[in-house]
Amino acid sequence: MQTDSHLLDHLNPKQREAVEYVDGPLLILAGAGSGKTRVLTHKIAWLVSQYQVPLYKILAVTFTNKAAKEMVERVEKLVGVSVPPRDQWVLTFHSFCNKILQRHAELLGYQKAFVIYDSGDQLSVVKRILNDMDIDPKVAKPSSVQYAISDAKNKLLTPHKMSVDSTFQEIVRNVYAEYQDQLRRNNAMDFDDLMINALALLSYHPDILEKYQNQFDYVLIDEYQDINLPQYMIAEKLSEKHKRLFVVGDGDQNIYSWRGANMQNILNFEKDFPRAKVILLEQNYRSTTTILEIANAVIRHNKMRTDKNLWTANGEGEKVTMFVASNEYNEAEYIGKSILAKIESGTDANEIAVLYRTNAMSRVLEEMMLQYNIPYRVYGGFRFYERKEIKDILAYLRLVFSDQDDVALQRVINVPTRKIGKLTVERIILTSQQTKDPLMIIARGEAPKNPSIQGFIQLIDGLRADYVTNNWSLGELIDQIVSRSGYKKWLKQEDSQEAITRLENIQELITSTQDGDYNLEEFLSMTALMTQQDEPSALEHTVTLMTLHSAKGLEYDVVFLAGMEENMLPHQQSVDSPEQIEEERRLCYVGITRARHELTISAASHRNTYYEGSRAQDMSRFFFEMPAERIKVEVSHKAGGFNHMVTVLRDEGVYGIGQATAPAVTGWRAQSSPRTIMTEASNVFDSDFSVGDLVRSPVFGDGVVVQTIGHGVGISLQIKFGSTTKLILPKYGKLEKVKAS
DNA sequence: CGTAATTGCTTTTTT
DNA sequence: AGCAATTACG
Repeated sequence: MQTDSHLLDHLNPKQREAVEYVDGPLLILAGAGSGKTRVLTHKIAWLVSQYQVPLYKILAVTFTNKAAKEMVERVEKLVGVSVPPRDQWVLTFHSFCNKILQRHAELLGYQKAFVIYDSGDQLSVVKRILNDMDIDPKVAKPSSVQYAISDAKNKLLTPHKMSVDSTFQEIVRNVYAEYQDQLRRNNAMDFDDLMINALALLSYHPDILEKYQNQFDYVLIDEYQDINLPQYMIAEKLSEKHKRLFVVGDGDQNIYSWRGANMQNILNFEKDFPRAKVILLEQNYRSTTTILEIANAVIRHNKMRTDKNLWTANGEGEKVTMFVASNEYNEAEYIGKSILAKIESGTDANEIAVLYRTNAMSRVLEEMMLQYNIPYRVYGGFRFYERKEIKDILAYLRLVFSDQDDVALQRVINVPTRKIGKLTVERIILTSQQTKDPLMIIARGEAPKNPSIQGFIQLIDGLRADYVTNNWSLGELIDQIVSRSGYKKWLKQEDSQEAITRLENIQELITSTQDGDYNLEEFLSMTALMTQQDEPSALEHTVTLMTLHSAKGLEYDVVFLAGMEENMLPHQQSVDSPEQIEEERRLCYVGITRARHELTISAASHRNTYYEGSRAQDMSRFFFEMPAERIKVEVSHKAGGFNHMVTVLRDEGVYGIGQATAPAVTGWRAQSSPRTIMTEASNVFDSDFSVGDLVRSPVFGDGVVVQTIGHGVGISLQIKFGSTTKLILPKYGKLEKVKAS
């Protein structure tokens, strides 16, 4: 404990304890912004310098490749040596599994060079199978089936072990079985397979397990709360022998349970790993007191959690702003203007983020960014590697790489069009189903009879041969693909802005092959395993737009949290159970805690949805969980009298509306929910009352309609009786129209 | 048999 | 708005 003690100088006592403890299982419960990455990097550096552990003996699993890369860099800086890639075992779970599977795939009956199917590929396989089984997509939605298969896999259930108590599940089971077969035949693994197969490798091959157990003296896992069953079992197996499993996580940030992440892992750590040490990091270095208080107040409403109380020595900071907008455009406008003002007063655009629940919400925000000339970029949504043209080119690469990739073949056999129509492809598929040979093989057989197919086969075979003999770089290969396949010509003659962008994207793909020293196989798995945060960033000084999920692990000086409404956050499809609500609350918590100095939340009283049109919104229940004295409410001047929520805010000077009950402790005053009123109202009122109508209520007598709230079947009425104005509830009885305006 | 234009349906979150 | 199914046309 001498030479490197300076390594620990910048750590607080708890962090220091977490770094120094190396004797057994360790759980670090790290609240948001409590210096978790710092602890992890220092821990690795500590092991290297204090115990002379070579880096290849430390396995560190992170959430994104970007985090892994950063961690390697920071460790290298702390330790002062650089580590060759093959000795680096700081990576994501998926990359780790991929790395070991690349070495041992044959043991599991795969060929050495397997390909990885991403969710898009997965979906096409599922669709294909449903189609072949003659199942109506309305009975079993492909995406639901895909989800159900993934769910089963994450529970380590094989098709015949699945419980089947509905026709849907029966379909899922059959599709699942066929799906696995097909992936096998294609020598392909999906994301779940990477986990399951890695686990199988360690479970059924004790010699391999031992090899890795001996290699990894220390196993570190970040974001432990988001680990699923296979991942948990992999971690357990690897550390079984030496028991030096160090995990870092925050139960309050578990936001992936829909993907199989099981919070029980973190709650049960001490049970699962006897003699485990638990260290709580509660000091936050990121946010202001105000922001933290709000975050704490919200998350306290969750029942399923280990209580902790984040605190900070940072100052009070500004109040959080709650902006009440009239609709999503008004909301975006406010955010846009605020961002402009921030940038003008010297804030770096890099330090500003706009967060939202669903990708669909980005569109309006983007429009506004363009309008205000704010440089921005959207994380996720259209992921770079999921763009059509990129996936097309990658499919060509996959075909050059392997004859067995059916999904890739189906994707590009007629892109650009080369007179190979649907029927021809169907015929090839049918033959392949009989012979169980890959499509490419069947196509080869058909080639002499069909010049179009012949052309396609020659294209692929020619590329493959020339790639080898000319020793092309990946960039050259892609360049050849684009020109020989006619893809370039096809886009060029289209002559649209979109086509130009696509060509640029392809160019960017070529550029991206230059930064790593990848061979074809590595490049393909790299692109498949890319996370959203890893994408190439073209521009500096840009505002970031992204979903709450993507925002995990990131932090910004200035954060906007849009769509603080019921049905958005919590999302309408996640309100069926208390567990779902709690997860949505954690999502809200993650959003709040991204902010260092300034946080602005916003809600729109009306929002457009594709299927319902403009819809009256309620303020999110999470808003009412925030302490009123920490929040400054601003109401849009555009929010006119049509908007019930805003009316009440103005006229009565209270903040809360939209919830029947708001916790008294937070200081909000509650009003009855306009949503409830409207739903009930629709049963009572005709929907064609309009402003100025004279109406008669059995309780209040005659009055004049002041405003209609909502529209269509969801209409409700505010009525002026003499000098008092009331919102008419159904329980007051049926209204009768006396005279139209 | 293949392609282009038109209509219809759908959207939570992601490795 | 973006993709699949359907229709019209060569």
